[in-house]
Amino acid sequence: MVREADGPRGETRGYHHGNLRAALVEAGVELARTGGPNAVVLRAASRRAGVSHNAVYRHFANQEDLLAAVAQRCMSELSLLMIERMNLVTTRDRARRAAARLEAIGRAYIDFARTEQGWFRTAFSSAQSHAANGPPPNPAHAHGTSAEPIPNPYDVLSARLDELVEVGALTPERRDGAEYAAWSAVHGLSSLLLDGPLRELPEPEIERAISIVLAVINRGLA
Amino acid sequence: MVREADGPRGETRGYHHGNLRAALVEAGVELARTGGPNAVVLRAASRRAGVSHNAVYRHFANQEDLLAAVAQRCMSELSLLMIERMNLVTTRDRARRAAARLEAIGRAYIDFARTEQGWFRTAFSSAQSHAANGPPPNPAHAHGTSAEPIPNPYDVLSARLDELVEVGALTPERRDGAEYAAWSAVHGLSSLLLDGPLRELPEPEIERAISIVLAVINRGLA
DNA sequence: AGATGATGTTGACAATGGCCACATCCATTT
DNA sequence: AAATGGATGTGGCCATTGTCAACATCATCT
Repeated sequence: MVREADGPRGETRGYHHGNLRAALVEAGVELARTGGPNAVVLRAASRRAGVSHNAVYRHFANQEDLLAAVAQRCMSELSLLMIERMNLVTTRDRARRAAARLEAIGRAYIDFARTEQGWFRTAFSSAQSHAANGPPPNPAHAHGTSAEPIPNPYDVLSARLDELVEVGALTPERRDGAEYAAWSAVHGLSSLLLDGPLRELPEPEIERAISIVLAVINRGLA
Repeated sequence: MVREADGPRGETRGYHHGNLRAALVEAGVELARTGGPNAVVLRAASRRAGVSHNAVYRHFANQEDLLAAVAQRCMSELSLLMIERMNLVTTRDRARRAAARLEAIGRAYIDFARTEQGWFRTAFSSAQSHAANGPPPNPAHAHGTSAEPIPNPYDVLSARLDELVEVGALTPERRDGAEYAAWSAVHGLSSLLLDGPLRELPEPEIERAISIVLAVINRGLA
């Protein structure tokens, strides 16, 4: 009956999809974009992929497993924006450039959180969605998807801090563990702006908050 | 009026519960404690309250509304721990005491996040759990539960910063917006430790991270 | 006492995650 | 070339959940 249907492209497909896993993740990413992690629904994803709901189980152990794959994609999306923004910095002076790049990725992080709320929440939703009585994760499908070389936000930040040291703007002692502080501040502000009590802050005040946080971190590291 | 009813204890109750709203929130808080926001399930809460599932709708517009009430309680719980820890500080010197108190509430915040993960996640789960196509919130039941005077974490932090200024450890200029930085750092670290890539950090490294973050913030403010 | 509104209950429905058995297809062996 | 077996997709089924509508019970105010 299903003689020909189509994938995302027009390719005819019969009984087999040909690229279901990727298609499901893609569908999940779309769902996550507007609805966050809770919108990554097994059946909705399979519907979008034009496939029966049970087909999902051929590629993922369960809904959580699919969500994890989607989350990873969201995290990559964040990294990509950070790198993109970082590369826009054109400052010539080495020291200034290092500082500007750090600020760029920080702002990119927060921008991402604000403009892609669904993705941001999904990226950090790992085990958050579990009741207390669920069975342990089924390791049956241990698909070791060969990871593509997309850096994660931590690595991006780390490289910037290293650059600061090279340039002499950060002492090696202070460098140690600096990721924790920088990342925490930026991530925390993002979270508070989305789901915390800073949710209803007016736009100009938000800008002020961002600048303050970045400034304090900058001063705290230097 | 309320003849006698209620109580998780065995007091007789007839058709009416007598204190359902509070009982439901209490049940929700218990569910949230081990399972986080997604475990705050309407039917489970009503079951715990010993009541039919639809009784919930006499006190809350919908599941989201119940969750919001539970979240508020979780937030209060956080404030209470902060205050409790703050009051343990016995330092005599005014300046040192102000600093110690600030650190105390910071550590309390992180401790709370780590020991009460479910509550912490629930406290910051406001609108996180919504798909894109849901109907707007029904304002039918606008129970204005007269708020008890439980301060929220923001106020607690704010008071500490004010104290720092009084003591001369923080200049008025730096005081402005300092909440953003302090809160963001502490909240961010908490989040990253729970659901972020710092999830699997070994205990000693966690302690180090906490100390570093607090130190950087301290230095950044001063 | 009787009406009335607040509070709980029962029944129903659609959507979801998950399992089972079955269908279809591809590649490898024979 | 034919058969066979593993991988992939389908359909039916069930328990759980959120929500709605209709009905039941009760406390209180005339």
